[in-house]
Amino acid sequence: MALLGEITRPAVTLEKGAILARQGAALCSLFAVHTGSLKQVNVTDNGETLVTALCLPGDMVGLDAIDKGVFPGSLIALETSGVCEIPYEKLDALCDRSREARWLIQRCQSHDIHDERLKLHLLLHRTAEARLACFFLAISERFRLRGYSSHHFRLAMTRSDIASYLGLTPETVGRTLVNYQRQNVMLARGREFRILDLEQLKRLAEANGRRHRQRVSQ
Amino acid sequence: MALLGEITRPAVTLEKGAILARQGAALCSLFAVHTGSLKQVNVTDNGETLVTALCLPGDMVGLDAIDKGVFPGSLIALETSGVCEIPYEKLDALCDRSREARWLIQRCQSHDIHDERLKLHLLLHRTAEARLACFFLAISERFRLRGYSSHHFRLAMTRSDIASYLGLTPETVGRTLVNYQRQNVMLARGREFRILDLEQLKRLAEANGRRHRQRVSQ
DNA sequence: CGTTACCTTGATATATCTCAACTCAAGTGG
DNA sequence: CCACTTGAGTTGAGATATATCAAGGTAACG
Repeated sequence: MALLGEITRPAVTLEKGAILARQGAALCSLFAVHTGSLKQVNVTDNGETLVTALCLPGDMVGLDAIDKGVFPGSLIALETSGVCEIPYEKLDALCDRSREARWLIQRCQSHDIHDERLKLHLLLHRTAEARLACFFLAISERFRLRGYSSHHFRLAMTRSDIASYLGLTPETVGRTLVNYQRQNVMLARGREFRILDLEQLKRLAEANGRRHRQRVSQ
Repeated sequence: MALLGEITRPAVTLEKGAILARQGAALCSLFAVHTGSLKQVNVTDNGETLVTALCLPGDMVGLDAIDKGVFPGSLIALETSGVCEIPYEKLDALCDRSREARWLIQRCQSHDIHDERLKLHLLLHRTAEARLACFFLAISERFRLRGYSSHHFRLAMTRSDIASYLGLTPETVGRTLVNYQRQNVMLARGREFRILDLEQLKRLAEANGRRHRQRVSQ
């Protein structure tokens, strides 16, 4: 960890909307988000634009670029953000010398694989109400782990970004949020969010409103 | 690669339904699928059962277990299958000695992160018809890369497994398949599948029937 | 030959997408 | 300082994909 600090360059500041890496650009460095937030945007072959990741402080960015040596999506700052650059060459050399560094990277990657898999498969089976609940619970937990408030936070994403990330439309996201407000579960004004009833939010996230039969063998 | 062969144990045969690793079991070995196929099944905290991965010949299995040192889902043979065991300790030691081995593992992991992310986010936005088309295209491509027929194959999964994997119901999977048949795109009898019109299948996979507005900023 | 698991088909209900109009806030330039 | 523009968010009404429930069919298997 200390070694990692040695090869990390001082934090860079990105203005809102700045592009940290363009889709298809060669991987030169990984990044660690220090402050602010980024989104990863993928443009598919047939021209769709998808938000595939949200990067918050503490996150390691670019692990998905190692395979092909090329960033699979564009990284765009959602607000003024600070990121640390970790030159990939140096990181690789470090992994040569230190098995701890290697383990750290491997575990980060392994974590991401599992996390994406489970979360997204869960979302596939969920209603809009439950998807959003899952989303905010995950965000809340990430903020908590980083020492920020877990029940009151600002998300720089637009409703459209959230919708794209969750596979919904902006309208549905909006409507679901006002439902939460009516039920006194969450407060959403603009991009400020406040969780009022965490337990109820958890219940909503797990309630697979429809889709509740257990048909999978074994 | 040759070194990897040295530490790999001879292939083991699994009977249909056999459990290669149980969810929560400690990670001792990774596996490489040689013949047959496995599914990964996750039981969530609230008792849902999800099929989160399909493992075909050539796939590396267990990369998602490295993080916590524990398998995040059960690995179940869908048919009589042959797998090679790769003791994790030895693999780790090998990574110490050979940067090529380390790169191989890192690239496998990186590939999985990106693949899951993109494919699942795509699915989130797709109708049942397109989800199944994506699914079969991906399978077909995987078989092709391994030297099997890309337009005619057997999938040992049940409709329920497929449904769970794609976030649909078995009924919808079935109905969609008969639609494909009516359109002469695919033939599905039992677990034998034949792709009749690859181009049309690609078109179906990309056609996001609904959900076709571009609302994401940037 | 009966049992079991899987698959199919049909009718109905509902979640959510789609389209369109409107509000609101922020920023711009005259 | 005020009209104008622009992008985001909201709300409503209607269309539709797909879940749900239920019943019948098929195929493997002991």
